[in-house]
Amino acid sequence: MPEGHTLFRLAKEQTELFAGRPVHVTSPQGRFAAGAALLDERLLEGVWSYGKHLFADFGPDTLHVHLGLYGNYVTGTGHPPVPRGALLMRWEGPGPDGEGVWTDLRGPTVCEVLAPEEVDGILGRLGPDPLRPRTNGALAHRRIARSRTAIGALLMDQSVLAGVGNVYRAEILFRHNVSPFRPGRGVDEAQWTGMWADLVTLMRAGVRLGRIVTTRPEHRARKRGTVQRTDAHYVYRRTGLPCRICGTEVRTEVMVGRNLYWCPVCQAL
DNA sequence: TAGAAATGTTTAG
DNA sequence: TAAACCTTTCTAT
Repeated sequence: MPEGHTLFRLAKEQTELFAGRPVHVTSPQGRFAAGAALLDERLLEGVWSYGKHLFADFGPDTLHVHLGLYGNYVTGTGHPPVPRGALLMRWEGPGPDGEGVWTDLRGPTVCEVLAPEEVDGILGRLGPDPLRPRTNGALAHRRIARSRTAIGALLMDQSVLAGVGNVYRAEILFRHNVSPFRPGRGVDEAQWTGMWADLVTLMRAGVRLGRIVTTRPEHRARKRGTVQRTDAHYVYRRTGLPCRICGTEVRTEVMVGRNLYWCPVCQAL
């Protein structure tokens, strides 16, 4: 689940449910016991995301969570379920209506309490996030334009661009007819401006829908109503299937340790 | 129903 | 480059 849109959504949800009130923080599994004890019953000011990172402000301390590949939150109202398995962290609060809300965190890569300067350190290593308001993609192009590295690799580099993962990488390249193997410096400013604007649109749609949908209605089997799972993407996870535009078989190859998908005709080098 | 693969990053070698 | 993290989703049987 977790590309930038997922974290943005979680931040909004957690702010609505828990912020402005004290939070009961526990670590049933025990591995986050010290951090939980530190934050327990403190006032949560707000939760925000940057790229794929999630930050919750508790006074001077900030809880930093990175879901990695497996991490997930499950949230509900009323009485929380009896803890089971590797439940790293649980939040319980009164909720906006006083009816009780809870959220369970399992399997994250990172769950730690940070001081302000440590938060700044993380932010300093991240490129612009298309989901953040008043953010300019030109900063990313500066890095891209002077790199010989393939654009398919640069898009996954969080210090170039924050929040884009394997699905958005494959889909944005397809939508702009750019080969993943083209060197960064072969992507001119006009082309990048278009890709950035498109990322903003697609990722905002991802926040709204709670999933990644990149196909235009005219390229789906079913043009109206809910988008079918099999219709949501142009190339991601469509190895061997015909390209929705030209019919050529979609190809796959590992690039920087991740499966890359592209149409060799629509995205010719 | 079981097994593989997965939207990601860090650490070890 | 590979392993670890250890949950969810997809696919094959």
